[in-house]
Amino acid sequence: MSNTKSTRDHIIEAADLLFYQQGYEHTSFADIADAVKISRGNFYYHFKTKDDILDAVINLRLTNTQNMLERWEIEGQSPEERIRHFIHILIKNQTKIMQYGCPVGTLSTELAKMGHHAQTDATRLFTLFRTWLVQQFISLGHTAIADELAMHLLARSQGVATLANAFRDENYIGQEVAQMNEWLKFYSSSAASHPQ
Amino acid sequence: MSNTKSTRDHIIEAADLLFYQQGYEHTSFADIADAVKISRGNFYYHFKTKDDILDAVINLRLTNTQNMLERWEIEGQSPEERIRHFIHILIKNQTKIMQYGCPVGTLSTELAKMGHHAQTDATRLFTLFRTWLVQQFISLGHTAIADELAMHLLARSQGVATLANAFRDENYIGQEVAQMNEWLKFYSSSAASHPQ
DNA sequence: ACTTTTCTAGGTCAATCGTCCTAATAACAA
DNA sequence: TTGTTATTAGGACGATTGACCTAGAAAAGT
Repeated sequence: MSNTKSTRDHIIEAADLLFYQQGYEHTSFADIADAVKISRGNFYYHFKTKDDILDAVINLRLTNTQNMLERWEIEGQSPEERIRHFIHILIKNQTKIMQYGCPVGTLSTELAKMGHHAQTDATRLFTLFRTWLVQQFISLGHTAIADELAMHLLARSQGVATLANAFRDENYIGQEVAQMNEWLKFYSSSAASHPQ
Repeated sequence: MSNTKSTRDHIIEAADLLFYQQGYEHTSFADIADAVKISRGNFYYHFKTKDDILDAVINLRLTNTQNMLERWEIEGQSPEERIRHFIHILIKNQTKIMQYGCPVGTLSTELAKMGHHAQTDATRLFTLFRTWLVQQFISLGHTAIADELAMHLLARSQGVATLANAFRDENYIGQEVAQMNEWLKFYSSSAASHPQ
């Protein structure tokens, strides 16, 4: 509760970054301890098991994502502009995405493949974006198909991230983002029941 | 070269399945040896390093994919029908995708995150689909944007697989496939230069 | 000052990892 | 047959893993 960042927070942040860059399983206690420059024993004082760190990292990401969505809610003048904020993460994080993929998707996929119980929690990150997008599409008047549109946009972002990571093409993300913006414009300037 | 399946082939097939279900790193020599019911020593006789098995698995997938694409080329009466074959892998492998995601995408992502040199080879699986799809779209008369369309379809499939794996929603894949078929129909029955 | 709690360092543990070796067996060639 | 190669089994290796323990330092409370 202190205002100065605690060792625990340092650990979570380092784990967050390493889990993203290297994957959860590929990251060891020693890796995180080295990054924070503390001993492994100290580490164990703060987190008894590796699952505990994972939970903490997921919770951190959930809060950060929640805050980001609230910021977009304030900054965006219209639903279209807010959704454009979402689309533009691909541009903003282009370099990282080409190196490591999407933080949400890659973690969810890895945990699912491991049969890890925390996969359910990781999916809540997707749900955060999903429900937020649904709200935006409802605001645009597409109440009946709001969830379909939200899932569609989520899927496209995921796919773009995966392919950008695989092919590492500098121009690809921009190209797809332009298409997504066109797609968004279509649903912003029209009534419901249009083809997707 | 013998017609009866060799131990080596059994190993590659078991590794192929386990890498898909559990991931490359999460799968150990012992796991594969248990699956084939041979000793680890025997295993090492056929593959000196874990990278060697990975290479063999990727090569197997490359050949299988190549064969599948050639089959589609013969079976499909029109380019549209051929592309529909591609889209319908999502339906055909629905159960597996919801459990383990897309074999191509998840392997590529994992290897990229590990910094594994075989990631380049894994991407060739994507390239196989990509160039095949490009050809189909060229046949449909969309020469100028054929690659964009191919990448777009690849990305959507990837995204759908990722979200289906995360949310495990029974109806979701079908819903997205229907939209993709609509999208395809649009590009099958029209000239070039249409919005995507 | 003294006690108690919080935090840190570093060593140890069993288990598992990829790798490697040797010996026994099977298949085959002469 | 006998000799040679191909294949298999199973153990052993050093390294690394997640987990655990203990002792001492630092901080906080009295």
